[in-house]
Amino acid sequence: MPPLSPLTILADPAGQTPARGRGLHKGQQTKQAILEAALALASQIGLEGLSIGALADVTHMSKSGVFSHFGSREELQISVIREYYTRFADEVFYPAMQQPRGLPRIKALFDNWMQRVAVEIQSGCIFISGAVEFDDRPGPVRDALASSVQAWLDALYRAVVQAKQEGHLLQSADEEQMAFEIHALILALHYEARFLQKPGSIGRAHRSFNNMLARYGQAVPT
Amino acid sequence: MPPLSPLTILADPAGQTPARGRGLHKGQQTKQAILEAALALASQIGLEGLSIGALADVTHMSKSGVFSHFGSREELQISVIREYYTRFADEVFYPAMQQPRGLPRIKALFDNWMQRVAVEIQSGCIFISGAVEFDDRPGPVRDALASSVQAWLDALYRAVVQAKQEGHLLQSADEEQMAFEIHALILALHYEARFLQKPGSIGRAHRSFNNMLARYGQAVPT
DNA sequence: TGCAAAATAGTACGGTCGTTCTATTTTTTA
DNA sequence: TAAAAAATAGAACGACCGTACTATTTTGCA
Repeated sequence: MPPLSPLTILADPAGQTPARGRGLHKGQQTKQAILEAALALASQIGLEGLSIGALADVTHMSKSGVFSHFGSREELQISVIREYYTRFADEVFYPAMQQPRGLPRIKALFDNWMQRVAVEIQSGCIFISGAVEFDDRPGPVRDALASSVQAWLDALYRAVVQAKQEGHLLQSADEEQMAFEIHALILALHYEARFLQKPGSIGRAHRSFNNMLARYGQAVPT
Repeated sequence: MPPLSPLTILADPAGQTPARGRGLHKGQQTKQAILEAALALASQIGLEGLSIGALADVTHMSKSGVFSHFGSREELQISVIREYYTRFADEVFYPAMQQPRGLPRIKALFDNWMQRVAVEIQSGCIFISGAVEFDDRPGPVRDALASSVQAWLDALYRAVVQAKQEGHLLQSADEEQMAFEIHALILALHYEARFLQKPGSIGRAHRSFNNMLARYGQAVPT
């Protein structure tokens, strides 16, 4: 994991490392296996649909065996959110940070995001399903979810601001507006492709993004 | 209700009218009351969260009393979808059809839609929450939901096509693209306002729409 | 007004849920 | 290798779910 970044927000509070030495204790590695299964299950049927019984079946364990690793369903859900967030950052955010500030980085962020969403058209996205499930259900799960999404959207916004600072965008370009519209494209893609199963959605989202760049972008001399 | 329109897709299969005469039979009017409560409940906590027990509490009836009106939970959910769809059409679609074809009608469709979403930031939207809940859960509920949404999006698309035919849009304007982007704005507004509780979202969506019109629209001579 | 029919209530059943408590097994460590 | 600790299993709980079945009440009509 990269050393430090604004995306590092959700720390595992327990901060447990295996007492000492290298290899994970047995418990930790089955916990990781459970988490893996939980992530897949929650992506498909949502954080609310995530049941300990179903998880026990999938992992070939007893209900109490699964349960004891988390102590509560809520803690399990939060663990899943943290895991999802970490993978999202590793897959979308950090690779894009290799690109130079400005338009290249924005493009990389969007491309990586799109690539992930393209997969999630089949598997589902926790940031989207979770948003609906915890719309008006206050509590720690909602908090974990909202702060994760917000951290990512903030990173996207910062990339847009930097692009304008670098002179890659028109002076008239509104950074908040642009970030909002990028997010909008992703949401619409997910909706139309996953729920409505409308073909060509990925191309449509890409085209909208390119048009957006042409609209906000500073014409490059050459 | 308006006589006929492409929006008229989901007919109540039973087609029940009160045996004869004017007033609704007792059963019909309590069914309507239940449906009202179910609509509110489903908007808030989703179609999946809709439970007959909770509905019985709210309506001060017995579980079986509520149940007998629908025969199954699925039928109840479908009834809610139909009811929601009808109201959506009455509130958003039909009033906008009063406007002349072309840009005025598109603007009216969007404005009415926005007005409704502004309320749904508090109450929730079944078309959005339902999409997530029934992403990959085939069956009659999903079908009812998807065909309702599709009927509305088709209507929106037709309005865009007409606008181009009327010469209100640039020749280069892609109708599918424009409809996609309008839908995207609404989804992002709902996400950012209802889940993230980000202030100013309504203004942001409106601004994006105006920019979109300026981009796709044919400059009007005068 | 009385009778049939419709509407509503009451009860019970099987199922799943998260969680608790107590055994048992496995792993780690001294 | 034996004892301590951790991990897992098993059984039981109360709660809620949708649904079926049987009373009971209310309604509408002749």
